[in-house]
Amino acid sequence: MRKAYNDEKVYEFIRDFINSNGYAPTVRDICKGCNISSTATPYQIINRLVERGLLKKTGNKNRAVALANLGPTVNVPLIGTVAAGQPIFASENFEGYYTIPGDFFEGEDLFMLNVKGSSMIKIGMFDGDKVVVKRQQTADNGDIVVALVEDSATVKRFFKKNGKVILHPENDDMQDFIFDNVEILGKVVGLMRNI
Amino acid sequence: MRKAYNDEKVYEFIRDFINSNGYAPTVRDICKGCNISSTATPYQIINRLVERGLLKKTGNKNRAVALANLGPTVNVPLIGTVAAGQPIFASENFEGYYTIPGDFFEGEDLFMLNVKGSSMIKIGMFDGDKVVVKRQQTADNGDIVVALVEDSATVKRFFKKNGKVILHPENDDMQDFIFDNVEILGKVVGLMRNI
DNA sequence: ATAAAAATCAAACAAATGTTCCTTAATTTT
DNA sequence: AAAATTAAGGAACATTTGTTTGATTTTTAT
Repeated sequence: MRKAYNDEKVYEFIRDFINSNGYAPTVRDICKGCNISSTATPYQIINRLVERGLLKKTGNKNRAVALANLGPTVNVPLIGTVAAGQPIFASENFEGYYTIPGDFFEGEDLFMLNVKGSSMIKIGMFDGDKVVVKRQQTADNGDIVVALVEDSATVKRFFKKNGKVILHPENDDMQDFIFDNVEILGKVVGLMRNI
Repeated sequence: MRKAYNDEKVYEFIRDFINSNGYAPTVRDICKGCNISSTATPYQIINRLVERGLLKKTGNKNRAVALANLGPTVNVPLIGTVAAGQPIFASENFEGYYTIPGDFFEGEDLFMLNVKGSSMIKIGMFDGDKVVVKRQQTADNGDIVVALVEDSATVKRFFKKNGKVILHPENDDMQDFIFDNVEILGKVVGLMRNI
């Protein structure tokens, strides 16, 4: 087989361009970025990359080039510190969106939250981890939930027994919290950690 | 203040379009998707959304609309089961790309790997978790590494002592593995879990 | 070396797409 | 209810961008 001289360079350029800009480069952008002098060259290179399965292209549309083999994504707001007395989804708490795999963290209405403390250490949730939460007001027995306790969001295992709500820390050094009623913010469906 | 009748609908359309296609819709796509009959309308709506900080737009370029407040992303290959006798990065092992936050999981040359077994349970790595790994051939004492042992990738804590390599499981029920030499595939920098 | 194959170039062309201008309709304010 | 303000519609226009064609250069194979 024949060597495709510029194909790798162009692929990397397109990939990085998309990742940093959020949209694809034009053939002319590619010319500048890769020292190519004819627009016909990136045009043909893109076709080869599509054939190799590295890119996807939709018709003759402009900038309608996307990376292939890429799973779907979801943009999830990160809720930072929960200010006392503020509704949790107030814009004060919003710290930007994270793009995460949409097929890995499933659910409709997701948000992310920083984990504080070591109350869930037995099930591998550490201080500083970020949990992915599906927004919902109710929970089933045994669910890991985010609940609003004294104006602050906390992650615990949820039980309802004899009309009382039990928030159970997964940490042998800690006691259960028992309430008549508790506001549930959502159910934890995932976790991300930086090591 | 005055109500912007279609702005929310258009924003959601653009967001979902980008997330599922990988590129932005045109004003005409928006017309069809939101039952708008003039291309001038989405044009003006986009400008309002940019003003509100929900979208970013670059010049008058085509499809150069992107979601704002979005952190950078990286596309990371998921290496599935490591086949015996195969180079780990062989295409047989490749199971597609995950898009993950580029500012959360840092490093140049990342890949992802499924965690098997419970050898790292004490530091919160569970069977079924996916680790994010920075590709490198060496490691420092105490690093969590992915090493190739008997044609299979394993996650352990790395130590080098008296010329021997110690792979230390973070599980009190398991013994250290000691080798004269071990192939390091990378250093674990992050973790993702589905709950 | 020579021929064949493949990649690149250059320039014109065609299509896709964003923009403007003015009109009309809807909503809010007075 | 009238006036003011803002959103949306319609159509032409301008720009951006992808595509084609044929010549030219580079690489590979004979």
